Order: sequence, then structure tokens, then C-alpha cells
Amino acid sequence: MRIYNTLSGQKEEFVPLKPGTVKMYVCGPTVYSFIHIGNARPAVIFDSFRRYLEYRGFSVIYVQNFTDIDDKIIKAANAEGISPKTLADRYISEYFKDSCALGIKPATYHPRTTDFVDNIKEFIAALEKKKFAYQRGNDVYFDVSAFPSYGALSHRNPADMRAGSRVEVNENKDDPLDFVLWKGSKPEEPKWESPWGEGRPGWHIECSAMSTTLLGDAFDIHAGGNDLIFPHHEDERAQSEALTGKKWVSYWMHNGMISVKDEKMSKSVGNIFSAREALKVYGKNTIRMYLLSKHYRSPIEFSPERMEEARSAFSRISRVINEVDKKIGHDFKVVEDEFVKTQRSKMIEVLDDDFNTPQALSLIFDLVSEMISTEDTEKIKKIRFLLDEWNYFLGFDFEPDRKNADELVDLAIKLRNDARMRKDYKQSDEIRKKLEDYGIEVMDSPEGTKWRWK
RNA sequence: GGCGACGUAGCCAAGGGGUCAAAGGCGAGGGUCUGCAAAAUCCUUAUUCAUGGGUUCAAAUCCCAUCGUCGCCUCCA
Repeated sequence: MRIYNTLSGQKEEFVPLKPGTVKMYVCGPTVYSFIHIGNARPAVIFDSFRRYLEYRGFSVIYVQNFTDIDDKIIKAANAEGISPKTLADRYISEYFKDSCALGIKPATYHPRTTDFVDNIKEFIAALEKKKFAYQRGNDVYFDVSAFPSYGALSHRNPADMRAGSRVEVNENKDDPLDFVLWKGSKPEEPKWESPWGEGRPGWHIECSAMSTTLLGDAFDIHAGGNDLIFPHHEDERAQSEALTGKKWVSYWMHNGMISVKDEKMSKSVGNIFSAREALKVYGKNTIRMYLLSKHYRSPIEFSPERMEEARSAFSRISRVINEVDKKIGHDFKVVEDEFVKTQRSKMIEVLDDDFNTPQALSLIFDLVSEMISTEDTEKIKKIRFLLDEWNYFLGFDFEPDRKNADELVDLAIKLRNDARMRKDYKQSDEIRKKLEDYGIEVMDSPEGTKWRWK
């Protein structure tokens, strides 16, 4: 199995630290509003990869955090006149609604920054002791110059960055590249007691502290959007490796951005499409098809046209499956033969190569076509069996979409009433009988015809 | 300005030195089916991989240059 590692810039053979177990940390959202489809991408694909790893026989410990203390949360909470905790609680709960609707399995751990403040303080104190951090006023900064490989993950040179004009200048810092570990408190902000005075954690330190606490000093995969490579992940890596003196993360995985009209979808640009809206308009299957049909590291365009394409593509698979299920029923347990083994090894081959989901879908479309064209019921069952097996990591719902069922029943009721008006009771009774067969109870009343599912 | 990625059919998208006269999807055109229509199904749809050089027996795949697009360098998934 090969995984592209941002640190080395190439695909590497995947060797977990402990055979059979994968420890994986994925950067989760800052919970100050609903997530948008761009936030949903890493959530969906890394969950899918996690399940693929499980499919491949690994036991996966999967951590996804919530950043629940941050400037934007404080600002949003103050604007509403509620506490940051109340606001964060709300959007964490909304996050779970969306992620569940997207078919994402809950992580093994969902840590929140505010539950790890003690760990964070210990972490900072240890860095300070090792001379990687220094205090200025009530702030504590990480000393980048003390960490020689700073810039290795994002492939940049600290000297170039210092020369660049866009690095902020902060009087407090010894070096513009240094970053804050602990922020001295300001009025109207949540604060915690600390050796450096009242304050709160900086952004980057939380992931280092939470991952170390939950996964240990070293773990296998750290993932997130590629906009986090610098400075977030660069800084996390510096802190963690400075503290332990050991290699922290084996494989860094970063997904590409979702764009709208050639511009990155982001809350600051304002071109966002919420996951909830997308779920409502397109549904889980279309969204998953859309996200899986392009390689995770590439940028992907979000547009109604793309989504319609994904919808059509998914329906090709689902309608064939529904057709087949009507024919063979749901009992498609099969004997493992050469055909099954060959197809399975093809699937494993493409996904083992840095999770090539477009290629995986291509295999599925080929098999779906074969399912239509073959007369061999056993072969159909085998394909159906494999599709079911693979759906563990693809996460589709192949069950027919009943969204429009109510409208169809209304139409049938109308036709029945038209027949009643014509006094064509043979026809109307026939419709009522048919509806009953489908589990729909029809009741005529003075206020009109009512119906319900039995 | 610095760093990085990308440019494959009408559109989306794999491939990444020979097995490629390039997967798969969407769309489009034609056939079958059909009272009509739709659906379904079958067939067709890139001598070519941004452009120009180079390396090689061999390049979409490697190297250089040019053009174009995007991302990061500030919060961001």
C-alpha cells in the first residue's frame, strides 16, 4: 500500500508503526458556524480511507478534533450574547447531524480544545524548559530558529519567508516566523490560569497536545486540507518534534480544495455552499459520488453542472442494483471463486495506490455494465456481492430514493377520485386495492381523501 | 515577489517511459424496443495528451523553456 506523503513529496510504502494498527488524526472544524461542502471533503474522504484501511484488515484509531476556542468563536458568541461554549456546543451538535447525514462514521475520539487545556499548558511548559519557547508579556511564543527543520513539511525556506513582505510584524516576537503558543487574555475573552498569567491556547498547540495525549508521541497519519500545511501543520510538527526529539507523524496527507468559479470556497471569500444545503438539494449519494470521482489531492470544482453529473453517474449504479435486487433478492452470498478474487484484487490494487477512488469507480462502472449485459445469474450475484462488500468504504445508499413517493401517492389518489367522479367505481376500487397492497391506507372523509402508510 | 500543483475528447476524469491507434462517467448522435413519448439497452464519439525544444530504440508519461489556471506565503478543510 502506498500513500503520498506531503513531507517527502512522493508516494511511500505504507508501514504502520505497530503492525496491524493505524493511528490517524484528522484536523476537524472550528465550530463557529455550519460546515460547508469544502469542510465536508476531508471529513468524507478521510472517513472513507479510514474504512478502507479497516477493510484491509487494520484496526484504526481515528481522531478528529473540534477547535472550540478561537477568535472567530469568541466573536460570534459575543455577537449573539452567549458564551463561546454554548456556541461551540451548538455547532458541534450541528456538525454531527451533517456528518451523519453524509454517511460519516464517528471517530474513535472527538477531542475538544477546552477539555485539553491542562495538557496544552504542560506541553508549553515543557517546550519552555527545553528552550524552544519564550515568554513576552503574557504571551508565549515558539522559537522557530531553535528548530532546524522548520519549513520541511511545507517545503519552504525560513530565510525566504523572512525576506517575503507578507509575514506579519509583531513587536513581541523575536522573529516574525515565531508563532504564539499561549495568548495573554484580553477582556471579554474566556481565560484559563497559567504560569504565564491568565490566557488561552494558541491555535496550533491544541492539535499537538490532543494528538499526543490520545495517540502518543508518534503516530501514522495526520490529515487535513492542504491549506493547513502552512502554517498550521508546519507549526504543529515543530512543536511536537521539538518536545519529543522524535519523528512525530509518519505520513502527512492533504486533500485539495473545492473551488467555485476558479476560486477557493471559503468562509472568508463568502462563496460557500453549506453541507446541509447540499444534502437537501443533492443528497448524500450524489455528494459522495462527486467527492470520490476525483482524486483527493486534486482541486475540485463545485457547480450545479458537476453535481448533476454526479447525480446521473450515481443513478446509473443504483438503478442497475435495484433492478438486480428485484431479480435476485437480497441474498447474494456467493462462493469465492476466481472471478470474485480477481475483481477484488483489482479494487485493492487501485485503492492501495494512494486511494485512487476515480479508478475504483471506473471498476465499479465496468462491473455494473457487466451486470446488465450478462445472463449469468451467478455472476450477477457475485458482482452484487462485491459491490456490497466495497460499499463499506464507499458509503452509498443503494436503496431507492423514496423522496417523491408521497407525490406519487397523491397522484394515484387524484386518479382514483377522478374515477369516482365518473362513477367508475371498478377503476377507483382497483386503485384503492393496489395502494393497499403497497401498504397505503386510503380514507374518504367529508374533508376529502386522506391516506397514510400502514 | 517566493514556494508548490496542475493543463488529457463538448464537459468531468484516470493513466504517468513500450502492453495507450489513451480507462470510466456525463453529454451528444445513431440503432433496438415502443400507439406516441420517456425509460432501458446496444453502437459511435481523442492517430492524440497546453505550446515549443530536448533526452531515448521508444514520451501523454523524463528534462528545459514559454503560455495559461489554481493553491499556500494572513484566518481557512
